[in-house]
Amino acid sequence: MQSDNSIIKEIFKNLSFTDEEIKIIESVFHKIIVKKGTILLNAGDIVDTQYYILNGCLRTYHIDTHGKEHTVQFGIKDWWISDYTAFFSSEKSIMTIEVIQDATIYKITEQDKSYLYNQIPKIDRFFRIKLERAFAAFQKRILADLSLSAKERYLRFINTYPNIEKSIKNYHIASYLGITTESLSRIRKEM
Amino acid sequence: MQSDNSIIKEIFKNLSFTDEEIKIIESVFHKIIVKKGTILLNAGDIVDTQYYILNGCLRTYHIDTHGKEHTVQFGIKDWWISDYTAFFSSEKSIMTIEVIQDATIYKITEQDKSYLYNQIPKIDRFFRIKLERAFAAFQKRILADLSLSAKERYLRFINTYPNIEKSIKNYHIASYLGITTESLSRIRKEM
DNA sequence: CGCGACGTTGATTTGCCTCAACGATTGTGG
DNA sequence: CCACAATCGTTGAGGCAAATCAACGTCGCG
Repeated sequence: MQSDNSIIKEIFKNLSFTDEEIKIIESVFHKIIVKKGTILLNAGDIVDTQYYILNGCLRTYHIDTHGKEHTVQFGIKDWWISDYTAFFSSEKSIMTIEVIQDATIYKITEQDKSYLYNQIPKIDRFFRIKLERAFAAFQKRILADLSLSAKERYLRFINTYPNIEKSIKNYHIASYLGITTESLSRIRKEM
Repeated sequence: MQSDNSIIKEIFKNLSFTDEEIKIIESVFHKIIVKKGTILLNAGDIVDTQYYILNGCLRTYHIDTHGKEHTVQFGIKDWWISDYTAFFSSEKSIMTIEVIQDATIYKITEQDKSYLYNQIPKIDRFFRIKLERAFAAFQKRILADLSLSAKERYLRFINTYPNIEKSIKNYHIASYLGITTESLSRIRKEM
């Protein structure tokens, strides 16, 4: 257990806490290092954990009725990842969360998160603001999916995730863009 | 100005407030009735207001570089509507918010909302939870756009918005589904 | 080195779009 | 309240972007 306040510096930048609050925070977040290929959440599992990404890369994907993978989200530095869809319908996940580049993450259970909200009300605000940003990002994504061609979506992707583009698999990008690997290959060729 | 606490009962169900807090809330929300066809926010405008829908129906759409409309969201009873994308990039809206069925709404400016957050911290939690739901809805929408055919997306739409389907225009639905009115017409025919 | 995973290329198919024309419905002024 | 126009929805013919299916390079790792 780290007692160097690193979690405070890493996750809750710009916020200040009492010693008592820091103790609470350190007791509910757990820092773990995960290897490429690790599955943090499997479709069908109970969703009871959220993840904060310090470094590395995760992806959240869904397998549809035809067996095809669809990447809903890449998780990079400073993003929170979970399957929110599960919270308000069933409790079972329809998503899989996979580590695609070795990562350092903080995990917290839903139960501990509720506890945290109740003990330190300012955490509500912190997550409200995080959610506003994530919401905006998704609103943009929907717009892009509706209005752009495959090639335009790829260009937008490169812009949105400039650093991960080289280090992740072709078919991860394709499944994020909603196209096949073959199509992505052809798009790249003509550039 | 209503002094019957109706806003508390309507928006902030399940929460309790002091008389002082109620006064603050009533001072920042404004209830208005808007007619079908009204534009609440125009693309290019400064985004400084959010809307809560008591009844009626709004839609948020974007016009792309080819002049085509894309409906990002329908706003129905108990939803909050705004252009979040604008908050974190430019302050100018890229969306238009249009009333498509006579509606009763509450409006609040961003400035007043900040004031409200500071005066009544539990409001942070209220909106955090609202955002979690909205986020989950968008996560599902992205999945649907990625994995379903036009016909399947239409069926999902009917399920998601069972009541508004009859009262809104064909081309609104088509622009939400990401297809043309002609395609939607053909999909309906074969059902 | 050799095998499996990943990426590319080609031929063909298909779902949806485009363009065009024609019904149906709605709203409005006389 | 009807007539007519404008808006909205439907239908058909043809085209295109991306999918599918199949085969073949290429890269990285045990």
